[in-house]
Amino acid sequence: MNSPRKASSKAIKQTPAPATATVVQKSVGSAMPAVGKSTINDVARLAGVSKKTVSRVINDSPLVRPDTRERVQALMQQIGYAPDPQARGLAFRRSFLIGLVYDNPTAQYIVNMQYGALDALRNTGFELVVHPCDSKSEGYIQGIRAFVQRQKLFGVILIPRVSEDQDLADALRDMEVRYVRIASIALDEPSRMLQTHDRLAGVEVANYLESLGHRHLALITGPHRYRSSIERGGGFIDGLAKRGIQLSTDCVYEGGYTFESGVAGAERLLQRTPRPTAIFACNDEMAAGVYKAALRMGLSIPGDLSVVGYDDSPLASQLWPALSTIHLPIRDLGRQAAQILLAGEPALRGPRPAPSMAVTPHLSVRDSCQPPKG
Amino acid sequence: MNSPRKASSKAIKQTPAPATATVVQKSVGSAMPAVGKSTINDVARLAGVSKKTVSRVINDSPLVRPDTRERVQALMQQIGYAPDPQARGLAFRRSFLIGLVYDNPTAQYIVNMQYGALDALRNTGFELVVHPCDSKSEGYIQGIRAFVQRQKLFGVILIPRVSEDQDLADALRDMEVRYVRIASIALDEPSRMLQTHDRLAGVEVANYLESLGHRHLALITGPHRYRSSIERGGGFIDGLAKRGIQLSTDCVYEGGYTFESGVAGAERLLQRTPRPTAIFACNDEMAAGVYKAALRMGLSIPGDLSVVGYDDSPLASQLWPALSTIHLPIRDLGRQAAQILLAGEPALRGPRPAPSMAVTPHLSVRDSCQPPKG
DNA sequence: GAACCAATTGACACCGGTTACCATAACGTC
DNA sequence: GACGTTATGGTAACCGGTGTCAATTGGTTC
Repeated sequence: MNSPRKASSKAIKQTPAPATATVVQKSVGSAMPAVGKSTINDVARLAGVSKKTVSRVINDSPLVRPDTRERVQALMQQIGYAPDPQARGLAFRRSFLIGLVYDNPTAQYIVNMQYGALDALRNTGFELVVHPCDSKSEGYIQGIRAFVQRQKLFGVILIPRVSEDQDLADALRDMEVRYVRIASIALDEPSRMLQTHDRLAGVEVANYLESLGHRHLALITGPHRYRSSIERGGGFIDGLAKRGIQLSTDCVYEGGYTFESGVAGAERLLQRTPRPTAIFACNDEMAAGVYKAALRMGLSIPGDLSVVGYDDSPLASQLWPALSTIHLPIRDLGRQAAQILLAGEPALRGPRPAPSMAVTPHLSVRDSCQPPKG
Repeated sequence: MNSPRKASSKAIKQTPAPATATVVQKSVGSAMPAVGKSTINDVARLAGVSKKTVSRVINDSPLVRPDTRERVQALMQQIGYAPDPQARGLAFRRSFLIGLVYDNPTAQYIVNMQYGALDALRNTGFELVVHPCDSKSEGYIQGIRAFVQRQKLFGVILIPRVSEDQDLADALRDMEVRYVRIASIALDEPSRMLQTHDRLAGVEVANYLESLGHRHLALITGPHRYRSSIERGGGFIDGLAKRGIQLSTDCVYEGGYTFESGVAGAERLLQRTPRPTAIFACNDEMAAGVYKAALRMGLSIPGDLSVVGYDDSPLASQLWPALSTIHLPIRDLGRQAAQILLAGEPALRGPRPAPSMAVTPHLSVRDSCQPPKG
């Protein structure tokens, strides 16, 4: 009884529209709705309501009668209307763009992060804008600032290593833009952090190798200025210590997260007496370097030397023997980061995602480890 | 004599502004100009000209007297004004976003393409929005269409394999959005294409291996539905033929661009008599598979078997021995793609890039090949 | 010195949404 | 039936730019 009354009376009030509006004609004869051509005015006219009401429907305002809402929604669906993000953004004084800011982790890492973030952004009307930067260059923060302010970004995802820069985080907070930092430890309020728990992974590697029977171990870390390196290596050392094995400092080599530094580190470490029977390299690239050094020295893997890496890069399963390594569900991480940013956003176009669960790394066991000989 | 006259008379005409505008105050006492807060109205008021004139300056219109232009530009610089891309986009009925559409090449490829495109976009006011898609899913084109139309994209970069889809290209052309397709051969008008010349690279591999003395060769291709695979493999076969070597069909294995298919292919091919002394795998992953199969069979590389890959992925230099492979300057490719899209855009903020040069693949010789024994 | 022309410049409406504020209708209560 | 609430919709102004077109300006011509 309600809807027809309203609808008809209003329709008469409206400016007399031709029987078929331009927009509708476009979709005639096509299975696909004509997308991107109609405006909120068309919707209002065709639905026999005001712009304002359509706007309320778009933004999920409670001040719309359910049947009105449904009618408008159905119409929007039918003519393939989607609000213009630019116009909306202009009025809202912000955009529907999320920035992904990073400086230099591996390609695999970046791409998976992107996939994950996009998983969460799909059908929300938000888009992902990539923004690599060089955190070593003077004034890079100013560049990010300009980016954020010009685009009026809705939010920013920071991934290592820039995520560790407190100055950058402070700058973002000053600008009152939401951000999420992905890092190995808590550097910020929980609502702005996503932890990768690298320390736990380091401990897991220690436990695994110790339980295989290894007693002479060695460690190749990343650069000490990387938080991740400290956590991974630190966890490994702590884990061994908990099991009664003290790793002496000359069993630790500071690498650079590069293949070459892995080679160099292994060459040094494998000359020690007694020779280590297992090496934990803090990323896969360095582990590949260990392979190279070991093979050149005539050592077989895992016969003479067990190796564990970190990252589970494609490389890990393509080495021979396949490398046991720490796997981190990066895509999940990206998804969660985006979800955190979107949390509390009222009118998402898709279904609201379930609250996220913690993401933790775990050891992916392959063929590069076995109990030591003898 | 001119400028002051104009300035003063106009200034009087304008709405009486307070001596210091809000915007200017913001930048006082800070080395950095306050960015993102001022509007075209502020600039107009402070410069004593109309909005429209400022707009003309922004857009490099020739209808502005040089001294007026300079005065306005200086002011914009001083107060750190940058036009709002959303407002501009709304008025222009298009955005300043470039879409990067891809479906599934390797992470390295995607990331380098992004870096390249961003190189060209830096300081132009344009941003890069990533949009992976699944070209195997029904109606994926509709998804890209919605993306393009909703965001009113300025242009789109298509990279393999979606770049090979003519239906998608047609759809984009229908929507009148600029695009550039990156593919191994010319699939479109030159102004919309960027070729990777995979065939030439295949020929180069053939020449190289033949010149080392190999006569018993084998080929592991990618899936035949990939244009790149056809070109790489075809070039190899043609190149050998030109040098008098006919590659019989059972020396060709159709792989899937995956590590496992490389293993399987090598296992098959290495059982032939006479055993091939060299294998060209159409990407590095498969080449890594060849390594695994060969090593398992007790063959040494390059002593018993020479291997060439394609892509120059990080993997290539991290295998042992390091893999000789085809290197393609993907970052350059990305840069050029973006430059092509931006070509003819009147008011870029940065300097106009030099016209681009052709990008060609070349063989990067490492340690995985040597003349055959005996 | 008036007329005229080209070069500049500005007033105003508009892009497609939003908010602020007000008017109206529907509903239940007394 | 008057009245206060609550729900709903309408109007106008605005977000920060652009297009259109008329008005102003300066220099030139006669």
